[in-house]
Formats: sequence, C-alpha cells, structure tokens
Amino acid sequence: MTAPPVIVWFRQDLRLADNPALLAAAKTGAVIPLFVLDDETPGRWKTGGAARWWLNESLAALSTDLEKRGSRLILRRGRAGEVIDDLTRENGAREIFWNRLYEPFHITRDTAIKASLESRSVKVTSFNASLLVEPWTIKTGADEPYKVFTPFWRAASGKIEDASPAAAPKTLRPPAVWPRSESLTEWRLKPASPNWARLFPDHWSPGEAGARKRLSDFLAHALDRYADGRDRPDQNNTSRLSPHLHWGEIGPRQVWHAARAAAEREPKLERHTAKFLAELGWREFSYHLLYHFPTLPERNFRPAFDSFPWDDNEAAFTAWTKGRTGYPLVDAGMRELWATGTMHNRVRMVAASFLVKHLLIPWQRGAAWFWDTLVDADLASNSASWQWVAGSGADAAPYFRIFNPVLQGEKFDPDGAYVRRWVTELRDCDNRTIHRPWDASNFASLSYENPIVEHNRARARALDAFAKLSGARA
DNA sequence: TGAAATGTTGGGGCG
DNA sequence: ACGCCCCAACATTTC
Repeated sequence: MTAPPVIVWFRQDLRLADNPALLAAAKTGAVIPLFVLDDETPGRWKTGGAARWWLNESLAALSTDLEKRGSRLILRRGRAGEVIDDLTRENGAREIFWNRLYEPFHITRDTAIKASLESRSVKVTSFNASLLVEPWTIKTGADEPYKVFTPFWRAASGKIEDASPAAAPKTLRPPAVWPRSESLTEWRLKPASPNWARLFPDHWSPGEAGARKRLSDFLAHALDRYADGRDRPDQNNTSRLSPHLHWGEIGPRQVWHAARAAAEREPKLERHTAKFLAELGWREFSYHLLYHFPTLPERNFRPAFDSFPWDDNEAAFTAWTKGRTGYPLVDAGMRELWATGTMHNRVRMVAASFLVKHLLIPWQRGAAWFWDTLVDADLASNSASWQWVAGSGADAAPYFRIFNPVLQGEKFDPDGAYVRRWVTELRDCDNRTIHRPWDASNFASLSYENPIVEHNRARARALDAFAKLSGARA
C-alpha cells in the first residue's frame, strides 16, 4: 500500500522554479498538480477577457513543463472548495500545498477551505511565492499599515533577503492513478469570433520560459537606460514583466535577485536598478494597501472623494474606450491596449488621468475597463493605481496635478512615433503637429476627430469640481 | 510620476 | 554713456 498523493493547488504561481508549495509537495512523494478555474468566488472581479487569453496560454505552458518532468496538470472548473473536496475524496489525499493569494475574496475563500479540510484531517500548508514582503509583516512605528510609498519601501526593502531562488524540482512523482482532468480547449478561455486577441501572440510569450526570457532580455538590453528610458512609449525600455508577475510565471524574488546581480556586476547600473526595483516596490505597496484596506477596488481610499461631482457621460466613456477622444497620446494608448492587451505605463497615467480629470468619469469605470482589457490585470495594482491617478488613493497624485496630453506627448513621444504607430490617421502629420493635429493646416483631410473636450476648459472644470470637496485639500 | 500663472533677473536694443 | 524698456529665461507660487 503506497502513501496517498498530495495536491499542489496552482493559482497565481504558474511556475516550477522558486515555487515553495511545489517544492514542499515534491519532497513528500507523489504529487497531483491542480488548477481550478473558479469564476464564482471573485464575483465582479472574475478573470477578465484579456487575462483569460493569457491564462489559457500560461496553463498550456505549465502543463507542458509538468509533462517534461513526468507529471501532469489536472484542470477542474467550479467553486474551488467543492472541487478540492471532491478531489481529495477521489484520491484519498491527506495533504495539500498552495501559495497564498491576497485578494479579499480569495483570503475569505482560502480560509474557509483550509478550515474545512482541516476538519477532515487533511493537512494544509501555505507559502509566500508572490511577494517580497507579505502585508502583515511590516508596520509603521505607530503600529499602522503604511500609507505612504517612500517609508513603506524603505522599511520593506530593508527586510528583503537576497537569497538565490530555488530551482525547479527535476522530476515529480506521479500518483498511482491520475484523476480526471477537464480540457483546456473546452474552457474556451480564448476569444473565437471576433478574435480580438489575434495580435497578442506578436507581443507576448506567456509561460515560465517566456517570463525568464523577458527578464533576461530586459536586464541585458534595457536596464542600462531604465531610469529615464522607462518614460518613453516610443521605445522598448520597460520590462513588460507585469503579466508574467501577475500569474506568477516568475516571482518577485527571482526578479530582485537577477536585477541585484546585474547591478553588482556593473556598478553603473545601480541607479537604474534601484529605479526598476522601486517599481516592484509599487507592486508590493499595492498589495499592502489591498490587504489592509480590502475595499480599495470599490471605494475611495480617501472618503472626501465620496462627494465628488462626477459627470458620468456614456458617450464620453465610449469615446475613451475606443481611442476616439481627439487627443493623440490618449487615443494611441487606448488603441495599443485593445490591440496588445497592454499600455505603456507613462501613457496609462495620461489616459487614466484624462478619463478622471478631463471627462470627470469615476475611476471605477476606468478600472473596470482595464480589468477586462489588460493582460496584466491585477486587482491590487489596478485598484491602487487608479486611485493614485484619481487623487482619491493613498499617497496619491494631488488632484490638481492634471496631465496635459499634448505636453506629455511632446515630452515623451517627441518624434510622434508612438502616436503614428497606433493612430494611423495621423501617420502623415509632421512632428510639429502630431500631438496637436487640430493646428495642422490639413487637419480636415486627416479624418481624425476634434477633441471631445478642450483642455483648458476641462482643466478648469476639474479644478472647480475638486474645490467643491470638503476636506479634500487636507 | 505636472501645468499654468506669476515673479524675478539680466542682456541688449534704443533713444 | 546712461537709463528705460522689452522679453527671454529661469525661479517660485498656485492650482
């Protein structure tokens, strides 16, 4: 009589290296790797459209990687608690391992699952695979969660130990009998018709191997100019690791370790490395906020914004989503998002600011659109970043910081290459008018819309709306 | 991880 | 030669 297998429940940790749950499970004996498509638990935050495309590719990659090690990936769909209950009864598993999640609905679910399994004497062990610093491990001197990034990151980065991440287990022992698995294809995570994701494969390689290559390419070819280059949407200077990090195809400890090693080999990289790692810091800060303020995805972090006089105009929202605002940089970003499932960070800030401040549309609507269209949709980062832009968040941009999309374009896309790539109507505009085409003598022949709001007027209106808030300036 | 308005300064044109 | 004025250029303040 052989010992029963153990279960490794994969969630947002779709990798074999630096995966403490997998490693611990592999040491016990036969392992059943499991992924559960649970669309019921998250409610309105169920995995969005673009992220489902990514998930499909990532699961396919994980499945292949497991097969190379003599294992498999078992797929099941449904409420995770019920699925796991069924699976443990089917194969007699007495032990399950997973890496922790931090979304409020996942914490609630996993806590309940753990209690239920333990009541049946199934042992549960959880680990940290996704964060450099888990949210409950650091507090301010006043024993409060951090609400300002700089002191947060100072405290957090001081706690990070730069250990070599664990390698993937070389082999995984299969169970005597493989449980039933559903078919990834039949989950239909990818769009069929219209196939709006048809260009995604030109831009992304989901999966652990793709993530590692992305990191090494970034460190080798872009880190040396990251500090300033990261702001240029017309150039490839960002890491583009966010979707890989979201699904845990690579972990932040691996990224940290590799970037630190690069900086130690080449001291000139230190400034750029610090800047890059601080971006990981913003990711950590977002998780910290989401954990301590679980209403972050829905409610203003600063309650003063609860009385903000929004002007939730449906036509304006639609124009924004379609990239038809008449502001080239905003429209380029929104079209890049639709075509590729991502948007350059600098442009995200401008496009998001435009929705909230020029159009006075609630940040929650922008967050919902991004949730559905971004391959890197991540509840912590998305919620915290939208609140940052709106001015309603922790350590947020002051409301009166209103981006001028023309000036931002001229500053960060000086040759207009980014705009020309995504807004083809403006292909033949010269550099002088590419970010303000209404000033071009041939504007009428460009078939590009007039701005849906005039900047100066919109700015004044936003400042006026902000001034009406009580206590907003505190 | 702003932009615009307002203030200050100093070089140069000009009577 | 000198003072006046204009206005970039830069700095500071305000939103």
